Amino acid sequence: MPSPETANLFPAPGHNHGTCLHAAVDRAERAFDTHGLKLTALRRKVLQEIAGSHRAVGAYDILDRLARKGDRLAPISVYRAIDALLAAGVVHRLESRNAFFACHATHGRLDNQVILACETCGLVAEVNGDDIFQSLAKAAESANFKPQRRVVEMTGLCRHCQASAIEAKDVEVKP
Amino acid sequence: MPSPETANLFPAPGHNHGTCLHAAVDRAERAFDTHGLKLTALRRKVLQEIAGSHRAVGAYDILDRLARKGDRLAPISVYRAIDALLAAGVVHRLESRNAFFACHATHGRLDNQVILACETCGLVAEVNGDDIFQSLAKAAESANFKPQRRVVEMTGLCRHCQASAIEAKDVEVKP
DNA sequence: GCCTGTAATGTGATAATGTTTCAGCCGGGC
DNA sequence: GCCCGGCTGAAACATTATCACATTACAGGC
Repeated sequence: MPSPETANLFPAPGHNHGTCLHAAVDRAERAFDTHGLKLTALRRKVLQEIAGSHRAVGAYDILDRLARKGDRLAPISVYRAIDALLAAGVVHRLESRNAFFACHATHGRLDNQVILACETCGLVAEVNGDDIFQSLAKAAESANFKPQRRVVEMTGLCRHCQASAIEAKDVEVKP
Repeated sequence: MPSPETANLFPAPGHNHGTCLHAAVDRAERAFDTHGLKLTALRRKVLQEIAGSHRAVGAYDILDRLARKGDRLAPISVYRAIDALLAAGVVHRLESRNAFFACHATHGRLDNQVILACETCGLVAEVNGDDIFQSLAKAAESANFKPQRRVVEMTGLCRHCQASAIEAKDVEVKP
């Protein structure tokens, strides 16, 4: 049984996402404020595309989706909006996929979070990794290294896709 | 004073790299053998470009360097060679930079190594992070996540560049 | 209201990175 | 010989990211 902390990780496919999206935009309002940044219309639109799911989306996905809604932007505009969202801490970058995902938690910083990304369904989750980041700090110190950015990511299978994979395998072995 | 383990991290600019390079190719011979792969001429050339420094180099850097030596390859050829080198564990991928670096240690696997990359000089080093990877395993388990690939990287300043940065700052404050 | 400075956005081009596809080569086993 | 499988070549394509410069939006002082 999942603990309360992990209960919301990898939400089931059918979950009502409207709440998450609204909450994400809400948090963004405050985050931009406290960072002395402005959540402009463009940035808000880009955020909504990213926060529209618990998946990591590429910059050109965002571009396409907005284009379909009538907003034909240049790549650079999307990248600039993403930069602002990253700076405010409301979205994070998934380095192993060159993609971006909304931070559906409240931390807003990436120096104590481990990222889990499902290779099958694309869902992304964050879990606290204070101990890991402490170890990283120690490792850096002993190498006389001054860390600036930390990347801690795992890709693999979320609980839903593990189940599906087993089913699929069952099917596979019966030709 | 650096411990014996960290003594060779971030080698000084002038260090004699011939030894490292030779050792890397040597290890590759064996690694390819034990993995049932062949260290072909092409793969060897690509390895030599990557292992030619302690820096992470991009695929297109390799392409350019080989072109300057008369070897005009298609991108795909380089990527295929890199794939083989990755599979043999003699080079690793730096996700946060989309670049590749030679493994100058003997482990040949990336599931217990933390990567440190200097943002100024580009040097890359690996340190053991058994405790971190154990924590990751626990975190995955509690999220019911089945990990496949792990990425643990830090970017920042190596000891040489920290020193240079301080010097540069000293100069800066005296206009 | 108007000027002005800064941040944000638009435009067009281009760079950097990675993949697909299809074909040819080459060495080892039969 | 001849087939098979791994390796390589070549061109096009797909994706991701940035540069240089022009323009617009907006807040604050006057």
